[in-house]
Amino acid sequence: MPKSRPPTIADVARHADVSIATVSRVLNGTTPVQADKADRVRLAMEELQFVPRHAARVLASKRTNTIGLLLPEISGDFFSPMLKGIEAAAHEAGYDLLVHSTQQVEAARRRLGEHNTDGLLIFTNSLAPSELHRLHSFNFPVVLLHQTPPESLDIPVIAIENKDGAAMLIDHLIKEHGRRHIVYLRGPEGHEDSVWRERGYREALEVHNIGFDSELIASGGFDDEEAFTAIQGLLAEGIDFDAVFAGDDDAAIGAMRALKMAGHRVPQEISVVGFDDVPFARYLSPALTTVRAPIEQVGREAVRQLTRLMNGEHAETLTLMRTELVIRESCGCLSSGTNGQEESTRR
Amino acid sequence: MPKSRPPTIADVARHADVSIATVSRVLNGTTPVQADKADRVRLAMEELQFVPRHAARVLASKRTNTIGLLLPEISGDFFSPMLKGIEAAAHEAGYDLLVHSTQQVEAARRRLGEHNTDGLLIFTNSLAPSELHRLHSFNFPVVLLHQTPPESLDIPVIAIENKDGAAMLIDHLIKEHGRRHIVYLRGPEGHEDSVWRERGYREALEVHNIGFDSELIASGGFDDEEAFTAIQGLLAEGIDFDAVFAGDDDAAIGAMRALKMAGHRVPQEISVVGFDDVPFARYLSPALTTVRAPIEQVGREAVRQLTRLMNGEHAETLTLMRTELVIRESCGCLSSGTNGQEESTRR
DNA sequence: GGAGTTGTTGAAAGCGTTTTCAGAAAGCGC
DNA sequence: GCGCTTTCTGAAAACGCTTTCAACAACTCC
Repeated sequence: MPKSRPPTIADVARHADVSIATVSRVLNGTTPVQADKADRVRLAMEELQFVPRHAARVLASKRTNTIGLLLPEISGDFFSPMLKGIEAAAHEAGYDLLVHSTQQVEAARRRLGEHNTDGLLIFTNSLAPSELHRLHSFNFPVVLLHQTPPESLDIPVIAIENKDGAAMLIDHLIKEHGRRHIVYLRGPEGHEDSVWRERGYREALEVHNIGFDSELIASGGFDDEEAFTAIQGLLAEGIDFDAVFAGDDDAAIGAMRALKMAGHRVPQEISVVGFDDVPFARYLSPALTTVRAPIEQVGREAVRQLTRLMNGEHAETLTLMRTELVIRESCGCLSSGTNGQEESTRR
Repeated sequence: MPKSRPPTIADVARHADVSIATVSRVLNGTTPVQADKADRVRLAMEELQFVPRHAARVLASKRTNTIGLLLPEISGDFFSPMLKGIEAAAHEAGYDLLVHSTQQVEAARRRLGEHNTDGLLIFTNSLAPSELHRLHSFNFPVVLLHQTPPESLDIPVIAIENKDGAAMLIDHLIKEHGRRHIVYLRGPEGHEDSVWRERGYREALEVHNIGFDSELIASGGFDDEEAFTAIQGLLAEGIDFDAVFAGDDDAAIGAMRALKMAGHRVPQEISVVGFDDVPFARYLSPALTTVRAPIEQVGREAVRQLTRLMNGEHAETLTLMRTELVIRESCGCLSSGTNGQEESTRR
């Protein structure tokens, strides 16, 4: 009882009557140790309530066993499932997770960059390209989420199949509901997801021999309000359309509101579809037809690729996660009771 | 160019022609350093792209500058804003954030417990009481979120004003809408929030001299489906009621569905109110009247109390964050356009 | 002009692990 | 039995910082 300091590996060694090297070995399982000694060590650790100092291990071994997650901001329906996937996969792989919402890159770099982390997960553009270059220049493990690297640096990317998803949606509107004048509400300027969704939109039109009409493109900003305004604008201009692909679910809400307010019936007169399948999509009335992205899987996959990199293996340059059509009511498909049952098509 | 190893404090010292102690001092600002030397040091750090090894600092200083967050699972509308508050406050206070969703307590303890973290934030019951005792026994800084400590250990707690919020809601239903037979759907067994909400419910009834009727209490599990079933049950039994306090917003959705399916009009015949004000509450039809909890603030406050503890100061034993009534349509108040404008009463 | 002060500095002792290295013990083939 | 591996083990050297300690210089005050 005399000493009050928390036990160190040396205390354990003394207690078990072995060297500290041996204790370290049973702790890490790096080298076989005689069974009886190993047992003594384990017992001693138990009795002394020994908890190894992480910092000391890192310093000595030069491996931090930690991965850093850098994101622009914590919010929205995207964030929670993605973090869930990342957290789970990271811990399964034996890594701890350091989370940094990037405001001051400098601070983040100091703590999350090289030396202090074994690898970095970077969501959208939360890190300056120059930093990306720097890290890449000495092969620091980095994986990008929902963002392609600048200037074709070969940094692995995980993203979702925006193009396919959008094409499925548009295809459905055309084939099942005979829509031909479909509005597309773009997301924020420079948003990669938006660009790909638009590409899917165009390709689907082409497949069905429907000409692209720039009058049908407006800016929805992936945002409720902005989409609301955009649709009001289109209506005011007297543009003729029979469906709206809102870019994402938030914008779909705004679009629906604007249409209803103007006295148009959704989906009888005009179909509205979103993208993302956020939790409340099913609770809208009419329930929203949209595309579901496997966000949690994106997180897991990102960690998987990152661990590869950290192990010196080769990682996939681009991983596109499949998206899935979620058909509800807002496209014009029939509601199946108030329960909002849904049909979904894999692709 | 000869050496390829990343620069250490020694390299910086050599480069700036000072001792490593001096470099350390300008790095930490612990002791004044002559201006010209300090400049040389800063210049050297810049030129060498020096990034201090976190582990070495921790080992030498015995302060990890890291706080750990332990939670049962990452999900739901609760999580995202709370983490946002925690993350922001932690970094503002100069701490890093280690996130652990607790599956195996053992692993979590090893990495998050004493020595490896300066303090711990614990959400609901993600840590065994015995561990709590252990940590408390040597004064390890811990703050609990939405959970009161076992056996009156004096561990600081941050929670929201469930009772007041519920009482405001019930009061509103009675005073503004003349409801007198109000159902309460309990949350999961043993859920503290649920217990307090029920207490608020009862007190509000009492204030208005309405007797408590146990027939009006059912189990909603804070869950869509379970609430749906519960309301169907009440209807089947022929219980008479004119309002439902669903316990939380998820349950409110289920309750509304069940009522509509049975042909009851909400809110004309029966009012429905929730709790939490999750993002989609405003998009339901009718838009949900509920109570908003300042979740992000809870996170910030938790960090604030924890930093106090870590600085050896005294922390508030119990912090109850104010809740706020959010009146929309589902209680019977008039809709103000499709826009879902809302009125809110502070308390 | 001497005795305190005050301000700044470097040397060196840790901090608690992992890992290298060489040695001891044990097993093996003949 | 005698060399040779193979296993296991401990001593000791890192790992890269912070912090204590003593020293030095420059002031300040009588």
